[in-house]
Amino acid sequence: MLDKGGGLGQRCRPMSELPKAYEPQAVEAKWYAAWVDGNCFHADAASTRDAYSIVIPPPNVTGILHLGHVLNAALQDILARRARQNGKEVLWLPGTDHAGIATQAKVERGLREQEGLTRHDLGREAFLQRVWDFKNKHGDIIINQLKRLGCSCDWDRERFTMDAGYTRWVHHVFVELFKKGLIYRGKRMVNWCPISLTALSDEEVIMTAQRSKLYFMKYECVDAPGEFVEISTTRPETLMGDVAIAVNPNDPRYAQLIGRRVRRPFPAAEIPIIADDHVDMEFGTGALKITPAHDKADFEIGQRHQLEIIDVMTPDGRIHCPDCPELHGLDRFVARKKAAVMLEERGLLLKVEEYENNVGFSERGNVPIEPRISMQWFLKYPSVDEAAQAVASGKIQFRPKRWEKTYAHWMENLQDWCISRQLWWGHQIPVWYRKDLLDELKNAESLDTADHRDGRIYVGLDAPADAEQWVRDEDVMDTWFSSWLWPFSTMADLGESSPCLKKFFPTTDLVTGPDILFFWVARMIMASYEFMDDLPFQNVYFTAIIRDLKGRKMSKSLGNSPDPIDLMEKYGADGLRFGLMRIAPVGSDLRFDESSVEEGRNFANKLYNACRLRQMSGIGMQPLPAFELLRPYHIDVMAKLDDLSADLAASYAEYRFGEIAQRLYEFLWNDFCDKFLEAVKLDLRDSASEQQRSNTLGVFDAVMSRYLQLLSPYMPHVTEELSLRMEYVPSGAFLMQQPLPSRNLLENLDEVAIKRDRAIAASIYESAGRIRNLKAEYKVGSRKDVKLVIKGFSPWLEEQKPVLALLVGAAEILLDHSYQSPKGTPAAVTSIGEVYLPLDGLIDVDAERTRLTKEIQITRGELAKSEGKLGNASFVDRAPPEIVVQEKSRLQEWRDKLAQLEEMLAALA
RNA sequence: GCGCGCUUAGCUCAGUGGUAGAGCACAUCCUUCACACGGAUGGGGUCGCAGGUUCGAACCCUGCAGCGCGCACCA
Repeated sequence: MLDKGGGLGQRCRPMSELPKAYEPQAVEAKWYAAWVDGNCFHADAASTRDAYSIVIPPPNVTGILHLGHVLNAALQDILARRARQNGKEVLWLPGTDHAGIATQAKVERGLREQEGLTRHDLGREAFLQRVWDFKNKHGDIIINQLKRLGCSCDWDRERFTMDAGYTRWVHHVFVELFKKGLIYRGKRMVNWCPISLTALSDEEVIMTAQRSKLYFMKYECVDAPGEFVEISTTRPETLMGDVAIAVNPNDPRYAQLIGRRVRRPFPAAEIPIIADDHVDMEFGTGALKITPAHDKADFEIGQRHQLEIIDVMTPDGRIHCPDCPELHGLDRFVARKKAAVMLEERGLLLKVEEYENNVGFSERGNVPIEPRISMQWFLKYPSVDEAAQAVASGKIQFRPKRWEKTYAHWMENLQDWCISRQLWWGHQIPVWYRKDLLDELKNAESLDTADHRDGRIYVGLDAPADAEQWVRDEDVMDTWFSSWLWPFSTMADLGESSPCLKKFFPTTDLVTGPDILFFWVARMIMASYEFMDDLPFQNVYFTAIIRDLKGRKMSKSLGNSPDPIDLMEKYGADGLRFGLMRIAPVGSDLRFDESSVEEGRNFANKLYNACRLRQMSGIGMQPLPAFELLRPYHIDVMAKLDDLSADLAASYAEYRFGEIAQRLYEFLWNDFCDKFLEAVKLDLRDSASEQQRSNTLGVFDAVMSRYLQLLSPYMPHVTEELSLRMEYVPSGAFLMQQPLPSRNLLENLDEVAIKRDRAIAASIYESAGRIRNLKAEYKVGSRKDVKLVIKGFSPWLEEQKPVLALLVGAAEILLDHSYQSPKGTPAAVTSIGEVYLPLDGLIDVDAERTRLTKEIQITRGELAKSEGKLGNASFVDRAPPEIVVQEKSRLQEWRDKLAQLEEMLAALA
């Protein structure tokens, strides 16, 4: 199955031919193809294994991969791969979203720029064909990028939110909710995007703090010329739509004004002064102009007082007011300034203040949305109580947990969802109007199930039989109205009893960004309860939001968003994955820096080179030697590997991905390479005995083969490659398919011996550090020809002498309990005894005295701290016994060390 | 305005009551037959501030400050 005859996977390749640095690109491409060929990612709905499933948050079909996707996808891939290792039948279901506004806008822009045409020039059908062409041309890009990253999705089950089958589901859901009376049409104040020319949901409006101006102006009283009412507004350009002035009924300043009339300056009109509780007496002048057509609050006040609605704006945000020719046709922001000038000319403008307020922006075009009255379809959310309860009760777990509160708050304050969009790309609303009633229906105040029953409109999955008598609603649905069905509509066609759905729904985990908690997560929960009568997923893991080093969001316009493909070219997919995981916190923001990816690449290289060292001694898995033959370094590294396995299992259970990466990193770099490999290097030299060599190789293989498996979910390519080269997996098998071993390496072995050997190894490693430190202080850190003398040592040290010599770089180590050091000999107190570094010609008694004195001071300080603690009766009486015992042994250590140091100092005198 | 979160080494961040940690960056040394995408050593922190609880607080509680993010119809 795999190319073992050539390329990088070749076995028994001479060391000299292996590149010194790991080159991920070819390896990664090769393995991805091999996994796909080997059908490794396919989920078998008929399997008897326990199911593990996860649906991808579908990226925009014409989008390109950004770091947010990488983080999200890598997390899912890690979960999926780990689940496979745990023996689960894994479905990771991939797909893409049609992304109504975004995709249509892209195609429209292309049309405008290249052909100078609008979508209306083409007509609906021809335009949609263009969008489909565009989708077919670009839809694979992001999918291929996910493959480049190593995502183990079941590509046989890839879905698109506008698949025929998927569309059927969306229409079905619309029809059902309509029949239940939850969907209705009405004329409401909606968020209108003057660029996209469509309504938006409340969630699509981004509130942004704006520096704007507050205009103070005055209206003259009709019955008392020369008497004015002062008001303040941020939007003088909507003045032509004013139909009233409102004051608070409890405001004594204005009590005598209520019911009187004032003059609107242009176009001239008399408008009433009304009283409404909504008006804040503290704000501005305490009087508010009411423009029901252009402000949500004003609209509501207008409704309460049956005020006229005067719309003075076009859909694209220009003033429409023929009675006011100076402003008619102007853009709303141009008109704002002009209106202020006109007020000033009439002596009605009092002052203009700088003012900061929040303005709703459209995601598209980055322009302020316009509150606008329009005819739209709305949904009253279904299964709200069940959905809220599912999270509150813990049936669905959010991680981090704090998002549960945000969710609960949103669920308690649901507003009807505006689901219609004035676009062409999307799922067209399955509502037909009777042709002969068209005008009447178009302007009907509301439409609902009653109109369907009466036969005035038709709502159904398919067009009515006498289609020519009907006209279909031209609007499409909000993209999220299809996305919210994703966890189940991807698994089964409508009405189908699908084995896939049966096996894999509800899904296990969902990995997504907290920014779409309302858009997507909450709505999926409601849709699943409504249409599947079950929860959609058991756990939701909210990823961090990726920012740059300055804390800014990644964005194209800022140019601070690195292209993940470039990063993969430079550092490899494994490097990118690992680097990102290592800095991924459990939920807050993640500040991205390319250096972390570089670290990931370096880590892969470290691993590769550790294996290269092993390959110098040939390949082929060596058996683990008998326990009695193992040396402390062997036992130590095996015990640490066992600890690692346990720690990772615990961290996976809590979805602590950064911690897992950190542990994997520490083990390989610190424990395995810096300590173990350095300690056993002698066994791999030509001078070593065959027994020594095979023992150490056996331990290397036992530990490394398991380690590669543990690392595999994070760095699937390099681990697969190395497992093949080292022959750690049976021929033709894949590492990614091997179940995790059920037994630890040191399970059921002599615990006392293990403990003793680990202590010896720890002691050697710790002492080696102290000795290297001593050498560095005396500027012989790099010399290998130094001699050491150790006194006060344990009996086992004799056997470990060669290892210690290698670790510290010493030519000779003399063990001598009765050693009398020449005056000024550098020395250190270590856990293996007093270590002397006789340096002919370098001995400086004064320097050594100074150094020792300093160390004695430090030790005395620590000793005093410890004594102080133990001298405190309340500590001894009230602290837990084990803490007291620990403190006592610490005290003894300081005392011993101090005694030794003082002895050394005395010897100098 | 309400809610949530953050504040620990120059930077990015771990650290759920018991001697303050990692990576990067920095300094010195080392191109020794796995790795310079490397090795060794080192400097660097009154853990935002002020109180409290405790034998003991980076950690728990209260208040304050700064930053960030949600939610909200102050024009």
